[in-house]
Amino acid sequence: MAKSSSEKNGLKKGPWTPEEDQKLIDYIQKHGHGKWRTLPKNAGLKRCGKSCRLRWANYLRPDIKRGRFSFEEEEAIIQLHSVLGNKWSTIAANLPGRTDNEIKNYWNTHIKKKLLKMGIDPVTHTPRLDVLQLASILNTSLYNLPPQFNYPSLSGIGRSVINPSHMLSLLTTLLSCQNRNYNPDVLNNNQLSDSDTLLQNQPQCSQMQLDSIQAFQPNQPHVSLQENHIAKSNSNPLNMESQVMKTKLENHIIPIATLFSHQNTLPNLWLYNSEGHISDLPTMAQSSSAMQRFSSPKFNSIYNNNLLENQNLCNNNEGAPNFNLSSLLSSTPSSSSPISTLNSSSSATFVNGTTEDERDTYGSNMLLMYNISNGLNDSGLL
DNA sequence: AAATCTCTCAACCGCCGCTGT
DNA sequence: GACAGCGGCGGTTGAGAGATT
Repeated sequence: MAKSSSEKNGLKKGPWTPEEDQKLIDYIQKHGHGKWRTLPKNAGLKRCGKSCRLRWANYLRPDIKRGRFSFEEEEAIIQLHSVLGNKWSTIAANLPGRTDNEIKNYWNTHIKKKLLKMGIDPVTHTPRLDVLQLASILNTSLYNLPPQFNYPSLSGIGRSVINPSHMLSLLTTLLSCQNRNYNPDVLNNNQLSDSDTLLQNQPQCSQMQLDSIQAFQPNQPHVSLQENHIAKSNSNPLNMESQVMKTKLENHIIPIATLFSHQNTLPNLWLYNSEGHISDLPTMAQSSSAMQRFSSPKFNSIYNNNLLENQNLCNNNEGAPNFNLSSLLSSTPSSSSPISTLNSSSSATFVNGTTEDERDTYGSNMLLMYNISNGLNDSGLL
């Protein structure tokens, strides 16, 4: 009769029992570890040496820290991963009490998802290309809309294509379209709720915006601005603007969304300020806080301790991302580093799908790192 | 309450690099 | 230089727990 798969070659596999753990601990306390190949036999264990080593290294070692990862640990993992890639053992060497296996698991089950949700590629630590492409295509497409779809610039000079907050709204709506396998009926009834929620958090529309919005209404007879003003006073401007958004979505955005239907996800990325209002992108940029970690003394220390090894890794380009270590090592941020251009004044919190407790500050900084806000003029418009 | 789905993480597997012969 | 043995690493798996339907 064949032995079960967990006992081939007379060696046990699978979960360790408390008795086995005790045997291993007793032996290593007495004789120390090493010579893993012969250790199990000497310790009276029916396990392979590899299994013993892993059990000791990942679970039984006395200096192992248990419990949830702290905020600082999580930030350290993200930073180290951005420099080292999947060098879990090297990352673990910088996190006392944590094992490479534990960090790897935490990365795969928590951090990776969080970064993806924020539209950041967890491999490259850059904004996902599909998101940037989508933003670019959206902007181009919207810029080429018929004139009645364009917002007037708040400054009154030139024209702007879309309110930046609305751009975020559209991106999220697209995400919803993708996730729900877009159905126009569903959109009509449900999808706009995102936009409406957004709009309710917006400051009141300017007079010029309201005029334009009213003028944009499809299938409506042209009305004079005076008539328009009277009409506006009797209607909800937010609903009117939603109509514009709805029309844009139906006629121009959804076809674009279908182009991306093969993609998995897009970021659900809202940034609210302390009053609970969605921030304009320039405000978002100014509110970055987490990137200061890159120049903190604590992380300078970590990086200094591993400078030579890491630099070799990067220089040899052995799987490590191409990264300017000198910018990380500088305690005084240099102007050439994208990271160093961040400041850290106000507090901003990502919501929508995440909680404050999740401490998602990475995304806002990424927006600035890649100059997403550069496409905005002083009015915060594209 | 039961069934199903999702998530977590300990453990395994295969590969690689180092060292000794 | 070729080979074998070993330790270490990173990717993957699957059982169990918890959440959801």
